[in-house]
Amino acid sequence: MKMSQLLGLRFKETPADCQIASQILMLRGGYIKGVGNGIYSLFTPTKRITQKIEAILRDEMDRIGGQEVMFPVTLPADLWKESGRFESVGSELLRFKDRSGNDMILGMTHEEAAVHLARNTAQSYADYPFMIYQIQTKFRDEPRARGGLIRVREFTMKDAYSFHTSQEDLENYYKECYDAYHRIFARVGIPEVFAVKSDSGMMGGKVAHEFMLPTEIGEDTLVICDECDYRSNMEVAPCIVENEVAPDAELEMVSTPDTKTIDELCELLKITPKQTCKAVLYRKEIDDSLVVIFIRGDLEVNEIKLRNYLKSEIRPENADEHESDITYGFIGPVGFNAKASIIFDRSLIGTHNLVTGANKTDFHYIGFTPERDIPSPIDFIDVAKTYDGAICPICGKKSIKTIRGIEVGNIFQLGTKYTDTMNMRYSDKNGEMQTPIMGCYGIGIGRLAASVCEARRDDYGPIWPISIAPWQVHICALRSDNPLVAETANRVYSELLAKGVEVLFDDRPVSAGFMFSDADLLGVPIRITISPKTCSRGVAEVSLRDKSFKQDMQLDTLTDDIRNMVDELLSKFSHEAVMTR
RNA sequence: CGGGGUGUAGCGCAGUUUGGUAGCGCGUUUGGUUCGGGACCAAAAGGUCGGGUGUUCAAAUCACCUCACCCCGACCA
Repeated sequence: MKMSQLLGLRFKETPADCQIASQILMLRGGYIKGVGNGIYSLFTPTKRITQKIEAILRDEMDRIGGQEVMFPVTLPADLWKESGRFESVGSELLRFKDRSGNDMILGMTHEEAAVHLARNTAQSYADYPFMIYQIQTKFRDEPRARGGLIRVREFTMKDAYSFHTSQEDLENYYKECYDAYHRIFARVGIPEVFAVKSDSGMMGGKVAHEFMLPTEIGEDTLVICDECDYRSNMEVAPCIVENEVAPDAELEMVSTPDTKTIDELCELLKITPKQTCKAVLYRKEIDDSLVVIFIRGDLEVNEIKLRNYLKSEIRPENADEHESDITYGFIGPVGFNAKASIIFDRSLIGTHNLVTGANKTDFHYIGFTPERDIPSPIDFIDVAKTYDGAICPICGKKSIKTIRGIEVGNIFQLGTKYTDTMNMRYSDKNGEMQTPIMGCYGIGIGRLAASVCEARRDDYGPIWPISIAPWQVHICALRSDNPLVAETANRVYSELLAKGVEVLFDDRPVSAGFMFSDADLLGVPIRITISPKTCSRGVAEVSLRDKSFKQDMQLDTLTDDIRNMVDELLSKFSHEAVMTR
């Protein structure tokens, strides 16, 4: 490809309204162009990057026995009505009617389509297990797209669906896929991606993992242990606290006028939030009933854990629908008798001598010891958000850290949620009808490309790993009006092409600075600079975009040397290379 | 859906407070001089000021309505 023909504007001004480095660089480098909110066109460099990512995905999926298929983007709503998701999924699912007035949807994930394809096809236990996957467009009507390709409404995704005849078989395959995912991320150049346990959300099922690239701009909060391998999404991480041993004291009501918040209470009584027990109020969406959570005063409620425990969507108690029998600002577990479900968080286990509301305006109790002062045995539930310094649920040390990450892939053990509701059955060895068990496995390709850019860049542009770089070699011909430079550069270009190297050749008559800046923005790993100076010495300057190498190389052996260099760099990203890590 | 912000040339922005000829930088085109980190000189092209309604002798500027985009939150595979 000659640069003079490459469509795309590269510029040095940071576009307005951009916060994230990968978004800025991909706009400045002529990679993407916004078409609408969360909808982008891709220029050639991006298309070449995503094609390479897709090739790696196909390779790894095929190696674990996957077979590539293709589902439609547009699906009749009937399929989603079968699974129940036409109703249960919110407005992220784009619904519309066709000319006959039939309900249609744009696929945002393809469990239903996968079951549709496989049911009545795999009818015998002998047909199992199998995995089908596709690489295709998804549309999700995000409430809020952001960050360039990081979070969009329309995107290309690799989604895979496996079908099994036993939970054990699913778990074994799930592990194979888990390992394949690690290889995929290593091969696209971000081996630091790690898996965390996650909430399964609308997908259903029990076990789920997300693959996370740690980065400040990530949308997810991750919980990791400094001392062991424990890693989890904040959404599902248990919160285990160590309570200081405090001497028991008599339960006593004290006057605390106008102290409705924990901060005011601590100020008045000269205590810390840890020494209090606060009440947090939610409403269940199912029946609009009130839920009161008693939790140690310094902690917050993890709404996802609460939602999963209550098996209902929840919303924070709205200030304007207060119940008359609740003393807002002074709620406490002792003598609380309003109509509500009561939950004690695990953070209160073994606590002594706390301050808590007295259910009487302007009064609190001091000396509250839950297990002594609550008459009936307490069933402690884990609904708190964990925090830096909490106790690791695996190794038991106070070594929990929270960091941010981008979710670059996810895997779910779905169970029979879809096969059951959509009536997919097979005959087992005894001729009995059984319901297959499913797993599903997704990777968003545009997001992955943007994530690599986020993780592999400098101030001047992306530094694409050669495994996914849009081109392998970038020739900068300085002073291409010089006949010797033009002749040399053209010869190197065509020789490299003949040797199967992917080359971008900057043949434009522009200044050196301009050319180098564009090259930095395109992030091609190997750069060959040819100028009157180098030609006169019979060499070309060869450098790596990551600045780890820079050397003059003889022109007469240049193209062979470059071919070898490309092969050597590529080999580090092969399946075999990452298997041995 | 809630809060905030922005819409003016391809891109980045000024002009709006106080209504009065549509501006700047970059980019683009042409000519010339330069030439290893976004060169210089000269000339030129390029605008329904997001859209609509209204106020006014006069609207980018004021009022009302509307649309789009961005940021924070809620939500989210």
